[in-house]
Amino acid sequence: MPRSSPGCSPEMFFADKRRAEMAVRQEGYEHRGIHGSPTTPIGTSVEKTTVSSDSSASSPTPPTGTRPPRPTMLDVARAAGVSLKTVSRVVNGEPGVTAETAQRVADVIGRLGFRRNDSARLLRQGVSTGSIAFILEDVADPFYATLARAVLDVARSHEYLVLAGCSDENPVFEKELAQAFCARRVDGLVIVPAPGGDHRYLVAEMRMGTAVVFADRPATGIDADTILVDNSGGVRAAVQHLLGQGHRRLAYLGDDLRVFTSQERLAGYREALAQAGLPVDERLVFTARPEPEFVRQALTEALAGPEPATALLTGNSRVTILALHQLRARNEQPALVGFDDFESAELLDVTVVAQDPAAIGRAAATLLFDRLAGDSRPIQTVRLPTRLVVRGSSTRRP
Amino acid sequence: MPRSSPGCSPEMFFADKRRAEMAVRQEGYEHRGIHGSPTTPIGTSVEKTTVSSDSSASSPTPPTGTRPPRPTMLDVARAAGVSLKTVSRVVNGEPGVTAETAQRVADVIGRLGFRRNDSARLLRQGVSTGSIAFILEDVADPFYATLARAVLDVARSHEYLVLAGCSDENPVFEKELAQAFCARRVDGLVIVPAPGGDHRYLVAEMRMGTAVVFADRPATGIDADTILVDNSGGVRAAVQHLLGQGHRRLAYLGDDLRVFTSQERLAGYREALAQAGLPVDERLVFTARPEPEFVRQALTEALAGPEPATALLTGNSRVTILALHQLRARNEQPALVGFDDFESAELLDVTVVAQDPAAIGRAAATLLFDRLAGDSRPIQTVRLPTRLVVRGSSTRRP
DNA sequence: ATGAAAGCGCTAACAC
DNA sequence: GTGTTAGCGCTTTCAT
Repeated sequence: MPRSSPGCSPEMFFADKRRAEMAVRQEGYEHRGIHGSPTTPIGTSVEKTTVSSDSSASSPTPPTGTRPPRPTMLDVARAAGVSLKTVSRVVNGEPGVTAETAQRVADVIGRLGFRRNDSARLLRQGVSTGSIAFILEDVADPFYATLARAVLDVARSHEYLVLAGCSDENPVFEKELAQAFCARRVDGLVIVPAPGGDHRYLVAEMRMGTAVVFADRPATGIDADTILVDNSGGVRAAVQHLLGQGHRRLAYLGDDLRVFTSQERLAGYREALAQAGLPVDERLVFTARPEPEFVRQALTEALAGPEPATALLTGNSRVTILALHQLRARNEQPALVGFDDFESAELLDVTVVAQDPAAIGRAAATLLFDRLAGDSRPIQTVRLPTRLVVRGSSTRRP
Repeated sequence: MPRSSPGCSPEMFFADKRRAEMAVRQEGYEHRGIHGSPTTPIGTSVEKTTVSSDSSASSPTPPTGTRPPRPTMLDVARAAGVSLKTVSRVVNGEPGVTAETAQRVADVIGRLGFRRNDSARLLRQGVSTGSIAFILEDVADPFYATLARAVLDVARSHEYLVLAGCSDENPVFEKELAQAFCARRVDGLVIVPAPGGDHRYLVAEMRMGTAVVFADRPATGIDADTILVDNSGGVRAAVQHLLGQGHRRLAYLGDDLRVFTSQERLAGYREALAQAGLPVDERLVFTARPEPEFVRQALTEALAGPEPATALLTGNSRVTILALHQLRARNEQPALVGFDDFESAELLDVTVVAQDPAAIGRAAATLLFDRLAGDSRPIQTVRLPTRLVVRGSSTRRP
């Protein structure tokens, strides 16, 4: 459990009114200045880092320093010569205030730069914090970035704010984040579970009204609303397509089987072959974390021997791209279908089983808000379809 | 330094006291069901959407419904037969509690599933909300996704939570988000400004202590800390590289000039040509929003006529990819350098001026936390370098 | 070692 | 129309 104290030094603010001269130079945290940050050019450096202090301009005040405390409604009330409640009425557009009183209050609000503290308001109201959170592996990953974007859009349409967190595939981080979010009393959570986790710790939160929807992978140890992709169906379609092109030796290069989606996709491969009455040659099945060396090795084995694979199925876009690199280096061109679309798949003319990450995020967030609105149907598990996008890489004859 | 751990034990019992039935059924929200959501397959549908209600499992309780209210410290105190303050001490690891009292309280905490409300705590403490926010165009864009990821990482190292928002290049959205975040009293804001905005509305917030750092583009109307990329330098390097390859007719295809970075990049193009003593042929300069039709038209003009361009400079990765598509369709191969790296640039063998979005996010967030820690240097403007990554697309002879 | 009371900034429920 | 009082869930101050 992370410490609770916020990241500012204890001596930052002396009590109440007085503001201390904060000659703060924290030693507690790593203090990476701009110059020390890893922003220096690597490789063919073209330019140099420049820091200019243009304090010549219109705002001579340093960014921090002596901060006037934020005015509260009470401050506004006093300055306007009215009661706190009158200010509250004006701020919230409630009736029961004369136009001129309202105007006077509004003036003071503008002059003081008052802005209502929503945290305090929501605490008082108690019903909702108007915020949800999502936790996923890595927002920098295009797939999750798109999923996240969809969650943000749905939240915006409900006028909710969104907290974000990356688990880095680490169930411990995931749990810490989820608990931190719950401590902030988010109304709901969209979680892409890290592999190997156990979500029973969420039962208490859920029972107390925190809505939780899992996305892309199912929860472990609890029953919860879940949005999944039809992984096996997607791979089955890919296999059938390749079989239809006349291929009979299909290699499968997938991600580590500890990942849920990876299991489903491999299962789809086996199912489709079985369905076609074909045996699975285990020498053509490769799964591991998608490192270059793994892909290199797998391709070497798959494309060698007396009965080499004529077609390749890659289990995610990372593997697909690594495979494309390898194939170019080897100057080989087996038929290829990749699971999961990627930015340049069209340009590279690669056939893919496209998922729709935005649809996952949208479905998850929508279900979440349905639950928050009182939807009490039984727990839902939604399977989203994939779409086979046929391009040149799979239509080469064996 | 309080060590918070309200310790949520997995074992959950009912809060045996009152289980208020607040059968909430708010009608206030729009109630879009899963089926109504736009998740139905488009195009070559391969599978169908499936919704299964597996209520057969261990948790027959519907997700929402009768929620026992969250226990407060007072609830814990009563159940443990101690005072509120004693619970507070236990929860925060403060001294002054007997081991056995502490144990008793801890037991009750576990039994009731108590979790401290951090929003309330932070409101009371008043110093910080332990949260920052970022606003950028679109988290789904790989560039911003990476930038966002870096912000999240820095925030995590300070044990801060992060709110996220997308402006969609709309200054009105940006302002609404910024104000909503300020109303929640975030400690700081990282903003990638939407073009055409005016940030003077932030002056009041900044004066009251909200730290703000702008990233990738400068603020308008105010002085503020800003992290920028050396756009013109990057393009200059690209131009020099192409000149070095013997090219003399370089076309420039850039984004809309209302975008700050677009102006800088075009300026770099002009500067580098001037520096080389070459005139700028305005018929080879094209800027507009990166739509396929714009790129098609621009290429038609650039590559036609008696003196066609032999080399192409694209102002961002969107344009680069569109141009690559067009060039393939036309079966033409002018030399090409793209500004901004993209996922498959290596695979496509495209020379790029690489930015480092993670460095931008890191620098912005680091500066933000420096400010929060009391750093009162004058306003900073940081220029991050780019890196010319030379690949095959630019080494073809004219 | 423990607890009572006040109050963070706001809204809800009543006064007047 | 306007103001007063209480209290959200917690921490702080000061008592005992």
